[in-house]
Amino acid sequence: MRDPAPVQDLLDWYDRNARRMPWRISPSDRSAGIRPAPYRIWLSEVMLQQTTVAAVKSYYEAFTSRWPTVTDLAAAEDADVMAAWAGLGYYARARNLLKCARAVAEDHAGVFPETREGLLSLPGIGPYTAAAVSAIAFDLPETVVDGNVERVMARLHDEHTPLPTAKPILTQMATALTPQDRPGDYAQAVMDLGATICTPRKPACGICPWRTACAAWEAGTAAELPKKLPKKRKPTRLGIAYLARRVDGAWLLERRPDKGLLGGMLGWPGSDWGETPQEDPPIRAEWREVPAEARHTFTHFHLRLTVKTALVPMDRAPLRGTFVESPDFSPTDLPTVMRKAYDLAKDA
DNA sequence: AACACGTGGAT
DNA sequence: TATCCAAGTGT
Repeated sequence: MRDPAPVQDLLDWYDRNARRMPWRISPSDRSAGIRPAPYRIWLSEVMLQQTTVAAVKSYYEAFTSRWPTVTDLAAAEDADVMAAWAGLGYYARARNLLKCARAVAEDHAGVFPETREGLLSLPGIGPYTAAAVSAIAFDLPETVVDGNVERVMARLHDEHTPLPTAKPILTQMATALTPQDRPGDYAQAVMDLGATICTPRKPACGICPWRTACAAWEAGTAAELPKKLPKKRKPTRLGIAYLARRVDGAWLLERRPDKGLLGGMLGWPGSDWGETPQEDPPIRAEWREVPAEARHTFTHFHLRLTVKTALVPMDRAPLRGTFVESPDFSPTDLPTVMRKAYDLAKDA
């Protein structure tokens, strides 16, 4: 039997190599026993779900500047939060972020529950985020299992069972390693290891603090783990977006329903997205087709969006949507696919 | 259990 | 250009 992975070696490595991030407190504060605010850890962890650190940074700064506490966020307007989240993707996160903030404000006196179970009961907090907040904000010995941890465990144990089947096995391996001492630093250390050394491609095994404990290193299989089941290929859907500009410069926009794709976000009125989209203009006008399509790829399909524009008089009422006056409209409030359509229309 | 749910960067 | 991938959750 191989020696267990040397947890202390990883913590030592982390003390020397911890990445600086806006939501992390300074090493000196940390060694003084100061903990980060649960609100900030929760916010950062929700933003980091399936999202890169680089993409999150500016959004995190904007949110914490504008809404410094969970109570502030709970009091925000839905539209303001959705606009601030625009471009970050997975918009259910923003809807659940608000639900969660309001639940904490109203049901918990503005204080986050300090147990994994309590956190798990809140909207948008699943097994990963509950463990991450417990460990990082409260220094509780909970086990975080994200994509990094899965990869590190698969390699450490040379586990060839493909994901997602392997998930319970990898979770068990991770749980067995979680220390009682400094569990918060340990959680971040494993994830940093996965993000910087035990990377998906070309892992830097030569400088890995766990190399000598790693079964995949010994077997020469690190780069091919974890195994994953093959993905289905994405179909292509077609659609039409209608960008109506009133003569005073106002744009015709529509709030999308809360459920489903881009739920709760602002967008251009349009057809359904499918095999053969039907014409469905939101206002009577002379529509002109922009001579290029907006192409966008979602998680599970490609979209080719035909963009149509029209100039309409002041007294014409729309069938759907609401005119937003020019000073109140910012394309940065739109999800990316809608901003692409705008970019094509504005100089057409 | 399997699928829906965004985006941008790297290769 | 195509594919993969990133600190997952809800249904």
